[in-house]
Amino acid sequence: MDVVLQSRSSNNMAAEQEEEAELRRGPWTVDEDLTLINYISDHGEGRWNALARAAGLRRTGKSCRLRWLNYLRPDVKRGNFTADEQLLILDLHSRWGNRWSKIAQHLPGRTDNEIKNYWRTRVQKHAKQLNCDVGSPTFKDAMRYLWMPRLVERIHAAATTATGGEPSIGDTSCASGVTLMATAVATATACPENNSPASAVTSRSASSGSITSELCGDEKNLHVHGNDDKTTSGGDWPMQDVDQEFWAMHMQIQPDDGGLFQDHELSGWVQGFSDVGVSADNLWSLEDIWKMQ
DNA sequence: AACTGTTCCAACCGCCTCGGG
DNA sequence: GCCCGAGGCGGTTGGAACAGT
Repeated sequence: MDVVLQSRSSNNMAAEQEEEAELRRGPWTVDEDLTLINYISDHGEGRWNALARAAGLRRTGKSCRLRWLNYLRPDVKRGNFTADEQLLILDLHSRWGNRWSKIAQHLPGRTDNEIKNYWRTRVQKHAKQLNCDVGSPTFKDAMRYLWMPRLVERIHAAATTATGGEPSIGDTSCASGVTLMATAVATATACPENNSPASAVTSRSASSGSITSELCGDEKNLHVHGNDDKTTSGGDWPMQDVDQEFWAMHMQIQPDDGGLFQDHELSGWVQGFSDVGVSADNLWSLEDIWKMQ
């Protein structure tokens, strides 16, 4: 009996090892991609292990799922993150932390993997250069008071240029970017600990997708739908541009220059700010964002 | 042109949760 | 209640592409 069991066990192990050895790893080939796409278009997705076998792919189910979700899905959006998306990521990350899939749900066409990579390569790079942790109050302040407002500013400028007029809240021509961004910044600034009640509501017209965001609420209160209209959001902003703006702003800010950021305590991050002694509670409202514009 | 360092991202890994038996 | 497989998630890594010297 023991011999039989042992024999079966070793047979199973051998089969597993054989199967393991047959499994492919590493980059996907065009043929594999086509096989997966064709199979899913015929049979649908799900049951990934069975799918991988049935499709004749020598890949694990996990690998197939990942390839499909992160790369082959028809609605996957590629290329640089728009300023809209960047600020939304900053905002949502400030609420939820490294909940990438949750954040990705609010960025149509973007995958959790892509957002995660963005965060690690771009955002964490800034933190490293500042010699602080991304989770530190210093870096959060830098995001809230410098990076995010700057994104709003740039989006607004692009929208204004595109439409030749002063935007207003609810104005479809600029609402997708500016309103959302104002929302995001207002969220980050008005609710620094992410637990304050909602104080502002914004909306975006259906023509450019719709956003209804009740600030500082839980995820049930924030909905992002529809397309991502780059023409109304100011178009693609290569991250490098934003980085340059970020650092340009960083270098410009002085505590006594009468600038936009003078009333905020940045806890030692911007040279001289520690001397200002202003209260961190003195935060922006949505109205202030618009005054800023 | 050759080499080195850096950046970026696709893919993998391990862990966790959930549902069915 | 327990076990097991599938799916999902966040963290990490390998290597191609690019930039700088």
